[in-house]
Amino acid sequence: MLKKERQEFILHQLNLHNKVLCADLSHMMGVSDDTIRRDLQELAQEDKLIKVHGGALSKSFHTAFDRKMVYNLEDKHIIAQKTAALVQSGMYILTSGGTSILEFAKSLDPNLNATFFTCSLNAAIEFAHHPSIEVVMIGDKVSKDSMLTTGASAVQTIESIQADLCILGINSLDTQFGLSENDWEVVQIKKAMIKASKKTICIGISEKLNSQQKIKVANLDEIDILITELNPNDSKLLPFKHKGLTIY
Amino acid sequence: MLKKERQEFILHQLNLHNKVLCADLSHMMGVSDDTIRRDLQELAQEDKLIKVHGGALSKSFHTAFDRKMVYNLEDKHIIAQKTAALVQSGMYILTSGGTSILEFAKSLDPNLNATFFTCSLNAAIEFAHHPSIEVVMIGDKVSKDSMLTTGASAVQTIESIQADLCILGINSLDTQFGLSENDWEVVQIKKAMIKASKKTICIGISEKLNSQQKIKVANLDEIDILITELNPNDSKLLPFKHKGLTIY
DNA sequence: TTCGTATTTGCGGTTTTTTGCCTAATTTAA
DNA sequence: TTAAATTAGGCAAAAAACCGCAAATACGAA
Repeated sequence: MLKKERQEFILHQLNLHNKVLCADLSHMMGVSDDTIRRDLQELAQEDKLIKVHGGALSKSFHTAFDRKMVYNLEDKHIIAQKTAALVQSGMYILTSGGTSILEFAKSLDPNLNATFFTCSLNAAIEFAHHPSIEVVMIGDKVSKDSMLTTGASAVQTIESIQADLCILGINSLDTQFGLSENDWEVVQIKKAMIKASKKTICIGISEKLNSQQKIKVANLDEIDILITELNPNDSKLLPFKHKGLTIY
Repeated sequence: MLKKERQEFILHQLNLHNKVLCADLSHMMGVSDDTIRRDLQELAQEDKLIKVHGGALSKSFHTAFDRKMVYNLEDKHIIAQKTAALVQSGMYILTSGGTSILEFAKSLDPNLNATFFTCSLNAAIEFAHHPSIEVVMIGDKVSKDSMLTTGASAVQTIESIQADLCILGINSLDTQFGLSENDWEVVQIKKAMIKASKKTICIGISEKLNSQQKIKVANLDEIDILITELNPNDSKLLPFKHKGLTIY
């Protein structure tokens, strides 16, 4: 097998799997580790891949990830717009915290006339910047990790509300396990919010889909609408659509 | 799994959930805690994340809501220091909002162990940054001008507290008219706070002395301690000393 | 083809990197 | 305060990388 052939093969493998191991390649092609290492070194010099200890990584994979970080804001903006379109004047709305919710708060129509209830300090501040909506902060002990108020009093307050909408930021959403979180207190709050609302909307970037955390907040059938940055017909959303969720 | 892959994965998780735990990561990727810890350490050195005990935090999330405003910073710093010296562990403390209070929150001894109740969203966030104190947000409608929660429910909550201290930022303080404010709702809150506390401390820069606003919050005899940036013996403070206030 | 040269490859020995485990010290939570 | 969890630092084993060299191979020219 020629050197050129080998290198083509390596790049091909890299395209397929996004990563290759020295040991694997040498075994597959029946050459020594040193040869593979030298190949990888050359290809790295030609900027065709990223050499790492033990093998190499696809370049596109790495850069795509970096770009994604920048795009995340763009994604959240899309989500915020879609969500804002569902809110109508006169509504009473319960919301959690999180970056998606904050972005949503910034995207609301300045003429909107609604009442927002929230346990998130940051969200309350963001909503309060809006000229006409009314903001009610739900009080209780402040959880330092999440900057949310949590506790029995907060839950009780939420229970005394009859809201039209509940808008929750997704931490993890899974077709089987449903909506889940890692913080027990926060889970209690979110559960109460869902119960106190006629409709529940979950918003978040698609990467949070198909992941689980320790504690379940709600089954999928308790959630009415799912909003991500993806096109509603995207194949990744199909399993959720089949479970009865409305996708935007 | 390659080291680089692991680190990418960690950053990805961080991007998704804003926080990661060593234990979770090591479990997810099937490597030892030590390895994860070393990864986090490296990434922290590269400024990609914030390492904390037990895991790491997303950089963007944590730095997004940090500090910004500085007016009479020097003066407010002096006030904050004097005020912080009066707080002891175990105390229950009611506070209003305002820049002086925020500065005070930053000046608290990291080992202090007290419970703070507040109606101010910004103050609650600032207090929550402290490692050991407990923060209770008093909920109600958010007043947009002041970023305070106000209303009957908040007043009622305050009435159910027996606090050791009440620390109020001064808006206007006058030897004759006492402590005054312009916002009816805020006044109700502050009145309730004073009533619910054994001692009341007013803090603010001396410029706010000898001025009046529309609505009275409290007479001078309801206030125990006055803290400004001035030396306690400053002549400007004499009239207040004569009225029976303790000056710091 | 055959030869000479340049390149490529494999190998042994050494160095570096990575990882897991151990213990002691620190931090956290109750 | 105590008990549990987390971390730091040292150590050792395994894997990978590096280095130099000699053998093998490719390639062009005679």
